[in-house]
Amino acid sequence: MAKNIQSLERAAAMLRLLAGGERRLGLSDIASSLGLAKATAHGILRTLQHEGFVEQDPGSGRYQLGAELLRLGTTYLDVHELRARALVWTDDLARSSGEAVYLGVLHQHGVLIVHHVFRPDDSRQVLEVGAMQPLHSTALGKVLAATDPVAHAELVDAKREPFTARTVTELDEIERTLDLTRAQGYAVDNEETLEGVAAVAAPIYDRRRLAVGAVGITGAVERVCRDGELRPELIAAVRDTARSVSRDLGAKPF
Amino acid sequence: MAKNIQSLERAAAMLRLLAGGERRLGLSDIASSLGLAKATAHGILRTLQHEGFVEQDPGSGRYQLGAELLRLGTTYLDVHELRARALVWTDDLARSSGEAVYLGVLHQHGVLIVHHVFRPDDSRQVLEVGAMQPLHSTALGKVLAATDPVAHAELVDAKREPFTARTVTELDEIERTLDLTRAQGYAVDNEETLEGVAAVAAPIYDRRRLAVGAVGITGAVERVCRDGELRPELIAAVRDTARSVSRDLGAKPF
DNA sequence: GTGCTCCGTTCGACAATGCTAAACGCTATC
DNA sequence: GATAGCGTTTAGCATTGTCGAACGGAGCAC
Repeated sequence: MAKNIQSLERAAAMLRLLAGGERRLGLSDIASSLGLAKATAHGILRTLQHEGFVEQDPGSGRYQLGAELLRLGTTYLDVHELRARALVWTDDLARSSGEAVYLGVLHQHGVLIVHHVFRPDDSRQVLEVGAMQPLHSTALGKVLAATDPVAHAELVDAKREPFTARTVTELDEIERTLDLTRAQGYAVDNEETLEGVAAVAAPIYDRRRLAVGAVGITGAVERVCRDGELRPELIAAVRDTARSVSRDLGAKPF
Repeated sequence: MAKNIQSLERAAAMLRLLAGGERRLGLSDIASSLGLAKATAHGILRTLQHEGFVEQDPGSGRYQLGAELLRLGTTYLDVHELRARALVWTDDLARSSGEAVYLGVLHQHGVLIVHHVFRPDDSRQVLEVGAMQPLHSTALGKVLAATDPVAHAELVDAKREPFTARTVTELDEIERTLDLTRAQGYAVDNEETLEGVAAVAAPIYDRRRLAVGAVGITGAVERVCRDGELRPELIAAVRDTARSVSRDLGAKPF
């Protein structure tokens, strides 16, 4: 396979570094973190700044992510076919289930949330579009890993963090869970990612029957579970929504 | 001044092209649009795809914006200091005014919305974070142009489109409006951008008294105007919010 | 079914660019 | 006042990015 362009790879690494923990980084920190000469790092930053991908704080001279990323990220959402097709169905699912709805796709080592409908009540909620979720513990992640070989490989290679006492991290047990997900057509997260929170998700297919994403709901276990299991009517609603979106994407019903 | 890195400039141009009208573009279209050889464009796209900034549709071979842009764009928002400081105040403003609240910063030739609080009612609303607004007709834009010389230069250089019959496009008249904005500390958009919609915005300053953004409210003229003018209590509320955010950013009150 | 056009992709030669050591001016610290 | 380390700039050079040519494949017209 042909090589990639080195300066583009370095620029991408720089943007990811700036997206890490620290809000702003100095040029020397960036250079040393990436093993580059200061002049090299400076040339890349100067170009990224000119294009709006990076901004420099005039006072301290440090660099941070730039506004052009927000603009392009928003455009990514605007033209995202799966999301566009799912918009109506996910509003309906939030209304009928009374819970928060999420739409996720595989991105790098996890699930990227591309749509989020707030739980239809008056509580204060935070929009999670753009957030990443793990593959091994979340309902969305298990669905993607069960239906998409690339996602499966990412899950296998990843470090599986035990977020709660109920998080499954053993690969054998996870594989059995994925087999069950394939058989029953949905996955469940019963306090594996957050204590007190449960979720259910189902896969969305395109016209070639390839999995392209997953839709799910999330809520407090007191509301979404009964006798320690996800409420069947919620599972049915999520699967109905997934089928509807799949049909809109051209997938033939079996 | 030193030159920027050509391949990074080309990559940025490619991403902006993909963010334009068409959802997906073919390699040959991209190459000819940017005046590049196909092999050159292909090398850049291959690298952008590897880094997640671009995705290729397996069926048609065409290219579109990638998910990494959403992730980085969201991180830009998460670490944006102005937005972080403004979050609480803008929620209060939406409640007290009963209207939608926007927070904008200068980006390229316009106003980039970095925060948007929905009007506190049950109507269906679309999140506009990431959207661009023009400088010449919007309240946010006029505030930025009145307080930030860079924004002012962008407004002067830009093509001033008449969105409604009330849009002011003559530079002399706009300069008088900006003088008024500086004098009174706020700007108004009375059906200049959208018919039936009015807005008011005020500037936000940092600790060096530099304008770093603007906050405003937008609503139907029937609600936000009285006798053809913006309601004074709404103007006062917006200006109070702008002062509060400015103080949080370290600006001393005069 | 055949021929044609144009697609995205690959390869290798080469010239232009990106890389970087060194030096600079500036600021903060001691 | 001296020092350290910051971001920035310059010039030389080696490596990389560019691109012409060719390829296999898909779609379309006849």
